[in-house]
Amino acid sequence: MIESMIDLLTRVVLIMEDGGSGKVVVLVDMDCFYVQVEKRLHPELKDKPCAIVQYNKWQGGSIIAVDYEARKYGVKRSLKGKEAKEKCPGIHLVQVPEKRRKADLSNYRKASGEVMKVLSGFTSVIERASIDEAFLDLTEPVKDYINSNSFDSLEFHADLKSTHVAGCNDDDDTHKDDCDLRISRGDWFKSSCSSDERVLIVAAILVQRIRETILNEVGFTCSAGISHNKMLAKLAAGMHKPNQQTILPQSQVDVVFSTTLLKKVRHLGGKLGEQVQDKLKIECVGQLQEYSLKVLQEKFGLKTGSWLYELCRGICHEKISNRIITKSIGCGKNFPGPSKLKTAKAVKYWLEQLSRELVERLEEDMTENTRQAQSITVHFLPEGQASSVARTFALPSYNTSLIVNNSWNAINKGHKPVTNEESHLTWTTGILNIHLSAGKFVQCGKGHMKSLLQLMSSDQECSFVSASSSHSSIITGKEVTQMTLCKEEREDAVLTTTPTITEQDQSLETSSMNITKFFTPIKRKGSLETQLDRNAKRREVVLEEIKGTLESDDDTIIDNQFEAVLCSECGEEVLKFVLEEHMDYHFALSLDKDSQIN
DNA sequence: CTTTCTGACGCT
DNA sequence: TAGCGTCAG
Repeated sequence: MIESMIDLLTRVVLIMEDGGSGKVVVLVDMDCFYVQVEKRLHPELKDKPCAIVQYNKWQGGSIIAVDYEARKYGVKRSLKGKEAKEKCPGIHLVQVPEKRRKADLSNYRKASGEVMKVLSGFTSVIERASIDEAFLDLTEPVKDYINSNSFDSLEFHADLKSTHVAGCNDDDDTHKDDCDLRISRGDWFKSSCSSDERVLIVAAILVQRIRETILNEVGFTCSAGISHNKMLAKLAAGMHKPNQQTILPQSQVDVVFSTTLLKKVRHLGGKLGEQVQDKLKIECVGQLQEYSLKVLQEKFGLKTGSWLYELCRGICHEKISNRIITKSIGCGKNFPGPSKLKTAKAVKYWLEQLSRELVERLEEDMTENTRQAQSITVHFLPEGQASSVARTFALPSYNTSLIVNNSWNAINKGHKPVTNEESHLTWTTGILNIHLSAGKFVQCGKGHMKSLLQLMSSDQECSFVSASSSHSSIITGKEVTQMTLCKEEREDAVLTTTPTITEQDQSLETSSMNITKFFTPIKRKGSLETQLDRNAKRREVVLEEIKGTLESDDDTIIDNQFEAVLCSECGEEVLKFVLEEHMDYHFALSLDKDSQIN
């Protein structure tokens, strides 16, 4: 009973020509994006078969992008450079830039940002779906366009040669003519087109302009799918590439789906798609229509079942989020087989490299997007384990050593060494992958926070502030004096890059909060002895030194000196009285780092 | 002896 | 929520 009612309701919705969404959704997909970025950089490569490889020592590196010329020879992603050369001897293999001995994709991220910026000029609703794809909601722009243009004078003569309508077989000249005719004839708009198709044709005109603008302003071609929801737009975009666009009207859904393989549909390219295929013994999306909602839900669960039920009818409710910047920033590296990390030293080295890249990118992100990540997750894959382990920790400031140490602690915890002797620290099983990811972004305060946080987050300038002898007093009650000093120092530094003095003047309270954050007092609940357990040996030595140095045996002074703070540089507990020395160490380290060539 | 390196999101 | 799993390119 309920089942048949739902079926009935769904059929009612389907009477509406656009599947009920009432929206115009476009997917813009850059053509072999990394290749285009490299060709823009090296124009001599234009018109030559080309692929992008990461690394090249082993088998000529891994291919991560292939242009359409090289695809003709069977070159594809995931082949090795060597294999590509065999299939296409004339291919040009461009290596991804390397920094700190790892692949550096920042060129492509920057180019992606250029594209997103252009897209922002056309509609306010854009979802960055990946580095080279974005969904656009063109519903409003299309309405505006229709309202501000008479249909008769509409750009029917607009060059829509690169526009296709899904369901028309381009290899079949008759059908192709039909499609082109409908688009190019002036009267089609009034008579021979459903309202659904009209808005999509108008959208196609806009998308044509968008694509031209991308080409003119940033020099990249792209393909696009034009439909009523994300699923259809994505499917359509893949139908004609490169440098073309495809309309997929609701009226063509059944025709198209009757031959569209399940795995070609978004979210069905993996295990679920295979399950559906196996359980129902079907190959194409359209065949799903033969199953009732009830059956689909019994076989695949309530949510997935109803999702499939609607999906095969061209309906998809996935929301378009309005976001053109990422929610997380991460970097990682594989250490396969022979290169697996077997020593603490090796792990620490790579944590250092990854952390440095991450901090560099986080700082750029803060400048561009006035936001700050609040947490880091470290993923690592121990040899022999099926899946990687993830551990998350707080990120109070953008600081390489803090990330390295917290990550190291996380890895070391679940991964015991064979021997305790540091220099011979060796694991029975190696580490095959490490990944660092920063997330939980919060917006920086209005205006003044930005420059302040920029200053505070910089490794070098951070050392400049905290390497002074004033830091421990922040905890002991000299905040005002010390903060004033810090503030003056900051202004000296900030003014060289930030001319707005007024913003700095507002920042006393804020800066107090942030600088205090640098050294977080550790909550104590146990005795002195229990507090010493972690670094007992080192601290016992320290204790003897203090007792020898101090004239009195006043325990309170000693206790006070044993109050610890969390060093913002390395995340470790540091006793107050060695804090100065400790920060000098970091300062020296930062100078040393700066003198190194990356 | 090896698809790399990303990123989003769902499930529990 | 944190951590794991899936999907995509």
